[in-house]
Amino acid sequence: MAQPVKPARTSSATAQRHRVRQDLAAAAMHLFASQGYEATTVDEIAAAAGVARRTFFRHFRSKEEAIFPDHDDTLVRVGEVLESAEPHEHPLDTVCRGITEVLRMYAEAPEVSVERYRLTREIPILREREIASVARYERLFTRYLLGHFDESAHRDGDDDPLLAEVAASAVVAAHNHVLRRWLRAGGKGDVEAQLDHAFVVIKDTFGTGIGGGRALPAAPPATVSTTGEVVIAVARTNASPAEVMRTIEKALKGA
Amino acid sequence: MAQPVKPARTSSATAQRHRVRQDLAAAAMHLFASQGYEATTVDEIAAAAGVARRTFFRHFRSKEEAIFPDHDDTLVRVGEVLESAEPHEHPLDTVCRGITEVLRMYAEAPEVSVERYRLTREIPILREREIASVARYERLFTRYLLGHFDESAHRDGDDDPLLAEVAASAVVAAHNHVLRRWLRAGGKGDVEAQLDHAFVVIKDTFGTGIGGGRALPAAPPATVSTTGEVVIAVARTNASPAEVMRTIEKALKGA
DNA sequence: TGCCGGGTGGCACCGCGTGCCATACCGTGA
DNA sequence: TCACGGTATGGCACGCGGTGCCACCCGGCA
Repeated sequence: MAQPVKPARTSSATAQRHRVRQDLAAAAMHLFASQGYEATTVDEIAAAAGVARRTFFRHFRSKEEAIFPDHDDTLVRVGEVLESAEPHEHPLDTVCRGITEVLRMYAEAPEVSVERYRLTREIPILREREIASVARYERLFTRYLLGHFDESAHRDGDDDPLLAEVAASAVVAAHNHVLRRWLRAGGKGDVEAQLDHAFVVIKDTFGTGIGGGRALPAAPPATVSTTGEVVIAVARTNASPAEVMRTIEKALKGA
Repeated sequence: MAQPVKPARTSSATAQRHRVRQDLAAAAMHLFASQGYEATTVDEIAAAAGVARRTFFRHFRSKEEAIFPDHDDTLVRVGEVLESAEPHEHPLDTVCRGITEVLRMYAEAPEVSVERYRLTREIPILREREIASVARYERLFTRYLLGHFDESAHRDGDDDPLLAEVAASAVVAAHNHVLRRWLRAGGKGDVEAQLDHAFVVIKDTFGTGIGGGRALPAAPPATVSTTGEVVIAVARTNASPAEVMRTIEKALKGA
């Protein structure tokens, strides 16, 4: 593992660069886990990956970043998810799909995520680093909601920015909670389903606001007849127009 | 300002230590604002405050911390607010009083807060530092809510930890929003009243959940009909779903 | 007067992060 | 096949943040 890795013959230059980056990240994780974060120098990481110290900093801006090699790419992917959302989708649902993308990144390598979680709990610097990374997603969501709340039906006046920030924060908090619980459990189980369930719980609890989406109880929110007519009855009126719209849309799609 | 400050005669040793700390913080703020953060070395800060470089690190753990000298004390004070809360008070209200304590810290020195805000927007390291500081309050609130939700009347089963985290996050998000808006406005106006208003808005919007305390208004602003029900009939079904949506939306807005 | 403890100054040291330049490698075109 | 330009790398030096260590000063106390 600490040996310099010979280049694979089939790799191009950019693939080789990716390989070096992955080797560095793996070496860093291994050394941090085995001998501690502070006791590990960048020189050791570089040596373990078979490259020079200077090369390490060409791949990672700092020593801490070697533990979170995927946040930058994930942030871009989440941004693409938001940009490519269908115009009819409720902005909050879009944001939920966005944060799910983040969760998926963790879930793709459970053992690495669990070990990294152990480190971030012990080393304050790493903890702050991760908090800062998650805050970037939250800012992205807040900006997105800010730009899409006014397109939606509901109209809360000057409180939209506040609600956008609170909503983004709530979605991220749900993600954090589900993720950490999953990590504490050792990375076992379908974490993505757990996050969806958390969204349902939140929408059930706070749903009368801008949460939307949850089917109204007791009576199906929308019934579609086969006679060439559509009759939609919404029982609860204190739902926002946006929620009404979204519920109707779901029913239309199901028909 | 860069001169070594002579000790006041009436000050004890500990008061003198506080004075040195304040001088260092003031010198740091002044230098950061005048010549930039990265361009300012700890040696310069110490020299401007009339002490040795080593003394700087006896008062602040790092260079960044010199800009946020009050977060540690404030965190302790917020903890005391939570601990000394009356048992009858709703936990969420207690947490709101806690975050208000944080806001008050900023509001006590508006010009310093505004200048610091300008710096934190430009220097990523300082931004991350502040995010980490605020996250500490959020963690404190989450733990508090976790320990006090079961004492409350409502009972949501295993979802309490999730709701605690989301609620704490929402309160902090509201604080962040109000604070930043106030800072962008130059630190003018009654920011504490604005925060209280934000709490009202949030409780009105999400109030049916664990928001507690605040009674839901008879008809939320999003109310569509006065009968408590909305019935929408769309005659033609072979219209595209998008057209149906537009028609419904029009009807909702007209109501 | 001697002692004691906390704050300080000064020094040395480690390690992170960056700038700079020479070098090796790879793909491209003649 | 060779030359060439762009790119990743190695190696070196430097600045600076942060820490450990020791000597010093100074106020309190017997």
